[in-house]
Amino acid sequence: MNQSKILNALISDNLVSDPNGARGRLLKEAARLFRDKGYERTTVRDLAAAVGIQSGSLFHHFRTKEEILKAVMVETIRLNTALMQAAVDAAPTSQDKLRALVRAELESVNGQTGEAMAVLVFEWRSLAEESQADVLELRDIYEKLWLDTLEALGHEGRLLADPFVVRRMLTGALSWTVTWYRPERGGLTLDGLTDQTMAMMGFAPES
Amino acid sequence: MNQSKILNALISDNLVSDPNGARGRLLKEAARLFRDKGYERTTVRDLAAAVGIQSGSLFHHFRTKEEILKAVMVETIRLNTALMQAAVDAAPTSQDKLRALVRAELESVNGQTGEAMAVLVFEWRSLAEESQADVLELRDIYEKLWLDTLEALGHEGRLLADPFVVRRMLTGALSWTVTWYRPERGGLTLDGLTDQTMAMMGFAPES
DNA sequence: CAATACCAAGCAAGCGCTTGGTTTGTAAAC
DNA sequence: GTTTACAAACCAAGCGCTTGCTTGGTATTG
Repeated sequence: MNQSKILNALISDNLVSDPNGARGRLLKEAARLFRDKGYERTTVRDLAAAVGIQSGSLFHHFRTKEEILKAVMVETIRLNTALMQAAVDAAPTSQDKLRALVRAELESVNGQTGEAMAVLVFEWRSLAEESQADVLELRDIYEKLWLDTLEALGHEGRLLADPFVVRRMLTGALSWTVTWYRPERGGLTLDGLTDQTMAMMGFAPES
Repeated sequence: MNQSKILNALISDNLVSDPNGARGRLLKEAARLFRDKGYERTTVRDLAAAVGIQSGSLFHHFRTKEEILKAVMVETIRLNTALMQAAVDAAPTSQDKLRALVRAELESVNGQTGEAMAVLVFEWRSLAEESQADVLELRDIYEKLWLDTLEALGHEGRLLADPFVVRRMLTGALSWTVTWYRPERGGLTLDGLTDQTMAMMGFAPES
């Protein structure tokens, strides 16, 4: 199951908006604006202008500005959870699963959903507390994939530190790549960066 | 040279505000508020109320709200650069220096200057571009300490990945601890967390 | 002919910051 | 050792602007 198949499946289940539809286009622009200027500095007028409508018209699609932020986060997690699940399922060994997870997270942070992932990290506090709880629940599924894989490696004696700590460290390290990794100008590809990440934890390039 | 000696030296050189003075107290409260609610959501009325004055009175100490944010960042970097320098100087081997840097950064992120460090990470975009350049310049000194140490380890063949990449990964991983590390309720001490970080990179607990 | 998507206009509230004047701390002048 | 001088610190009030969101009405679509 490739990436666009997964995306299409989520779209037909109404779990993620079609990026070609009005709602999907707005969410994409919103993610970009929220990442570039921050949620608070982005006005509803900015959002409306980005998709070529009047600011008041936004409120036919979303009840509040915060609902837009929440939608960006929720749909991003849904998509990435599905992608990660597929990546894990396709990998045979624990080490391969870990590599697949690292690679998938780097891709989600630096690829198509990069803007939205950055929003997830940096605009967390702008989300109302009730919404935070909803999003956290979704995030748990996602995190379980990581912990299961890391614990398996731990039992095999292949992990150099505590699985829980390793996951937290990786979350920070991989998210932070969004602030410095520029594939277009450095020689480092996403695969190269994945290799570096694995090597740093003592995993040789080949399984 | 211990920590409070370093702090006092910086205060007499007017590089850092005395935390007992009016300016220092405001900066401390500002860091806390900026971390808890974000820069944009923190109003000048909030800031003033936190130190018990009227909002207008703030502008006798700072020309703009943004100047407060910048001051929080600048003073924090100055203090932490000095602390890191001392930590590196006191360590004999490259591995000890790395451990000292990890330990110092964890302390700056989770200790006294924790609020301000979180602001440095999460409120970066709220700083005007000219101010960003000034702060970046200060940050370079700080970063050079890390890169020198990591490159030395690289030449010794003790580092499992590229020094530059390792530093970026560590920046993310260590900063991120602020979102989850709670020494009061977990059994993990700062030293324990430092050990875990080093172990994860293949460095055994004792030199 | 209904439902959906949108526009034009604007409201109420909150924002950063200014203004003009008062209090407080300090130190020289008598 | 009281008086005078003056700057720094602060208050009370509010200005001008931007903000998220509402309202009432008009196209557009199936």
